[in-house]
Amino acid sequence: MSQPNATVLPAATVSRLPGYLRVLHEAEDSGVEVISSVALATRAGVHPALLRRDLSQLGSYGTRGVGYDVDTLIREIGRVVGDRLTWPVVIVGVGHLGQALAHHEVLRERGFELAGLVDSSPELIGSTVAGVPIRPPDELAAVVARGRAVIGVITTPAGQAQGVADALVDAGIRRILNFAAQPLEVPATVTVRGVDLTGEMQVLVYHEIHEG
Amino acid sequence: MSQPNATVLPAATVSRLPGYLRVLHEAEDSGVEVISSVALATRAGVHPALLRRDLSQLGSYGTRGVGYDVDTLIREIGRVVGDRLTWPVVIVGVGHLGQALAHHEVLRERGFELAGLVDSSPELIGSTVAGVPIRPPDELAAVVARGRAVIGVITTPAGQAQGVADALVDAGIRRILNFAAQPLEVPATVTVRGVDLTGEMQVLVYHEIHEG
DNA sequence: GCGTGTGAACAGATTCACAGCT
DNA sequence: AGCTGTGAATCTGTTCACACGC
Repeated sequence: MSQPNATVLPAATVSRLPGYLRVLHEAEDSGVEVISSVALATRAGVHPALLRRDLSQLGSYGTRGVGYDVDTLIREIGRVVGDRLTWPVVIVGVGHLGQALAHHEVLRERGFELAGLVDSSPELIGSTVAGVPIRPPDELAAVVARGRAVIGVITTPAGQAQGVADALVDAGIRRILNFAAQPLEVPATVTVRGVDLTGEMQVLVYHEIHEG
Repeated sequence: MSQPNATVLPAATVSRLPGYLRVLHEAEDSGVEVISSVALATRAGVHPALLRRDLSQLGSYGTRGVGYDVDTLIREIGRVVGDRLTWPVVIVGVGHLGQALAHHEVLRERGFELAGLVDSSPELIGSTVAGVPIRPPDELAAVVARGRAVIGVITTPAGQAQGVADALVDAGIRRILNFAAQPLEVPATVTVRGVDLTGEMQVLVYHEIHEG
């Protein structure tokens, strides 16, 4: 009995779905039609029981004694994370990291489209990166509107991050990926995912110090 | 009673320590000498009770009725995550993302030093990025040894990630930051942190689809 | 027989609420 | 009076182990 999604999915489950989808796309490309929880979980780096529980949250798409139909699962997980649709993205802060993301091929392959670039530095404004012109901060709302952007990426120095977040929210953006270490304050309707590169490195250092 | 660290810290605590340290450095710079759990927690984006529990794991460095001494806390957290020491890093995969990390000023400021660059593309080998020459994959072990690298960063396409991880481990690296979506198989003595940019974006899309 | 789906047990992380120190 | 440190309660997430359907 499939239960489309009356319920909200647990955050931990949501964070693993992209990984499952990636493995499924690989399987599809190699012509695999059915995959077991053990095979899929192993390749996605999770415990098989956890995978089964995650998938059962989406509905009952497996066949007992057989496994999961790869196409069905791609369709159902894809529906949940918006695969096969196009998601316009604005990047604010066109330093090295912002430029790298602007060029990042993998994002394009998964449906993310560079809808606009914003930076405050006069040397950058007017030039283009990945074929997209860099606009000044006071045009942020216009850039978001013109590109119909749905996701904002913050790759500015930490000190500017909160101001940029405020401006993005004012411009109607409700999903933000933040690369500044600064935690952002936003209204409850806005989702922020933070990636703290320095923090990740320091966690590695913790392990280096405390393990052989 | 301080209990240096007989026990291993919970993973969740470790992942928050860099954030606390950042706020503390800011406070230090503005001349603040004592800070309460509420002030520190708010700025770090966590619940005050959680902050207090995290800090109490390191030992008892606060004063009841007063708060935490900023310098003491910087010293103690810094000891745990290796602040004020230099950590040489090798980056494998000098595409846009690898180059961005090579130039990333914030990492340098926190003690991470670019010890080597490796890439398989003949056009890149021999050229330099951020003042460091790019070497071919078969010189990886030599690059690690010469630079005394302790951390390996993988910014290659997904298909090469596992091979690079194997080579890094063979070269003696035991801490890896992996930007490829591919989950890595490594010996139990090796720590891997994964950053999946596409996955993060897809999680944002999930929210976009399922919330107003 | 095989592999999914899931109740129940377990583990980990967070928050509450207050005792205890300054 | 104020704020830390922490037992107890709660919430979230993971694994076990097996009933159930193919």
